[in-house]
Amino acid sequence: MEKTKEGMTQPKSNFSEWFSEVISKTELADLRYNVKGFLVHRPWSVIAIKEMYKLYEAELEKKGHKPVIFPAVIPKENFLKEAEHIEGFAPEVFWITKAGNTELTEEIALRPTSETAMYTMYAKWIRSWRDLPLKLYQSCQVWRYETKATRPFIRGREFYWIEAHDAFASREEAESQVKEDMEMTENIMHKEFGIPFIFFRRPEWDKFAGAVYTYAADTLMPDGKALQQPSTHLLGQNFAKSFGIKFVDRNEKEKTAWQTCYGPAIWRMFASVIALHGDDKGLVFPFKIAPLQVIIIPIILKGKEKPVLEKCKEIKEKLQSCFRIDVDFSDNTPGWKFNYWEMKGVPVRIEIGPKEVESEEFVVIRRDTGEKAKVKENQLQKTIEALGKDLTKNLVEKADKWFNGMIHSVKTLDELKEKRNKGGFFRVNFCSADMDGKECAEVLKEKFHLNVRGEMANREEKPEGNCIVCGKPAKVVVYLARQY
RNA sequence: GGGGCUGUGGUGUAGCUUGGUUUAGCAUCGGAGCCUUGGGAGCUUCAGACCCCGGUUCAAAUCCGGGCAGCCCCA
Repeated sequence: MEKTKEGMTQPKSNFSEWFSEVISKTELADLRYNVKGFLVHRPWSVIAIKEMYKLYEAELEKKGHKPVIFPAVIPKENFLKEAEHIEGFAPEVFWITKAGNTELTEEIALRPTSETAMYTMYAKWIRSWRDLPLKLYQSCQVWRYETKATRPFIRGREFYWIEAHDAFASREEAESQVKEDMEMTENIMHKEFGIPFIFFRRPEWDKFAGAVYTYAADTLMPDGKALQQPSTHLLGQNFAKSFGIKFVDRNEKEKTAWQTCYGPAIWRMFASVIALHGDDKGLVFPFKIAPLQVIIIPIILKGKEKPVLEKCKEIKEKLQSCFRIDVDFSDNTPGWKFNYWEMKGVPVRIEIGPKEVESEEFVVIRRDTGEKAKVKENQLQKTIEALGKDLTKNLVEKADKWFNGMIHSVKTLDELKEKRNKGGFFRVNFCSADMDGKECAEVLKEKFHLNVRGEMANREEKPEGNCIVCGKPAKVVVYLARQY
C-alpha cells in the first residue's frame, strides 16, 4: 500500500483492526504477499528491528556470548537425535524433499530452531573443561508450520529471532545462566523496548520439547491476551547425551556437558512495541529504536522559501551525526505532515518557519505527550537527547502501570467466570504444576479458554487453600491467561 | 482440527440477491499543471480493476465446482 492521505481510522480500543491498520498505513509491512504466514517487511519496520537486534546482541556479547551463523537446513539424521525434541517439533517442520527433479533420499529440515544443527558441532568443539563455558548466539530466521491463525509480527510461519545456546561443566553454572537470561530480558526488553513481563516457570506439560524446565516471559497485548516473549530453558544433559557433548574435567574424568538455550524473538517483541506504545494516532517508538528519531517540518510562506529550506538543511546536517534525522521537503501541507509523522511514530518533531529562522529558537514537539517547547539552536542536541530518554522512560512507566493493573487474584470458578473478560492474568490456587495437574488445566482451557502460564519464576508464592478446579489441597499458585 | 464469511484499478468500496440496463460507478492514492502552506486546503487533467482454473448459458463481476489467499467464530 502506498502512503494514504487518510490517517488512522480505527481507535486502539478496537485492537485487532487497529493493529492491521497501523501496520499497513505506517508502511511497516505489506500484507499482500500471497503465502500464508510469510511477511514482506518494509524499511520502516526493518530499520527498527535492526536497532532492536543491535541492542540485544550488544547485551549478549556483554555477557560473554559470541556470534555464529549456522546453516538454515538440518539433515533429518541430526534432527531425529533427541526424542522429545523431535516429538514436540515434528508437526511444525518444513521438509525439503525435492531438489530440481531429484527426490532427495535424505530429507532436509528447514530449521524450526537450531539445537539439532548446533549441537552436532558442539560435540566436536567441546573436548576439555577448558572449552567451557561455550556461549554462542545467532541472529536468524526460523520456519515453523503454524496451524493456528498467523498474524504479522505475532505468529508467522517464518520469523526473526536470536537464539543463544550455552554449554557448561555443571548444573549450577547452567542454572545461573538461566538467571542471567532473565536479567538480559529485563535490561533490554523491558528497559529499552518498554515491554513489561512476568517470567513464569511453565508447567510440566508445557515446557520446551527436550528441556528439564522452561522459564518463559509473558507479556500482554492491549486486548488482555498473553503473548509469550523470550523463554530460557535448562536443557540439562538431555541433548548433550544424545549428541555426545562430553568433556574431560580437571580430574581427567569424562563428563557430559550441561546446557541452556534462550530465544529472544525480536520479531515478536516488535509486535509488542507496536501494540503497547501505539495510540489512536498511530505508532509511538521508544527513542533508541525509532527508524527516524527526529523529523524537521519546514513551514514555507510564499516569497520566504529559501532561508527556511536552508535552515532545515543546516539543522539536519548539524544533528545527523547524533540522531536519525530527516527533513520533510514534500509539497504536502504542514498539517498533513504533522499527522503523517505522528502516525509513523517519530519521537521528536522540529518545526522551522520564517519566525524560527529569525529568532534561532525552534518549536520542538514530543510524540508521546504532544508537549511543545521552544529551544535555542545551540541547545537542540542536548534537549533532544534528554527528551528521548524521558520519552522512553515515560513509555516504560505507562506500560508497567497498565500491565500491573491487569493482574487479578481469583478464588473461585464463579469469580473467574465473572472476571475473565477483563483480560490479563488471573492468580489462582492450583493443585499441581506437574503432570498430575494437567487435567485441571484442560478443564480451564475448555470452559474458560484460559491457559495455565505457570508459577512466578522470581517469587516464591505459597498457596493458601485448595485448587480452584478440583478442590484438592493446592500445591502451587499459578497464573492463567488467554493466549495468542 | 471443525464451521462460517469474503476476494472488483495501488488502497477502500458500489454493483452480485433477480445473469443482459455497465463503455463496471464513487472516493482516495499515483502522474502532469495551477494555486496554497503554523494541525490532514482547492481546481483542471491523465492513467488505472472484476483472484486463478473449469463448468452452466445466446450472454457471467453476478450462478455452480475446484484451487489459492484473507477475515471471523468454535475446539
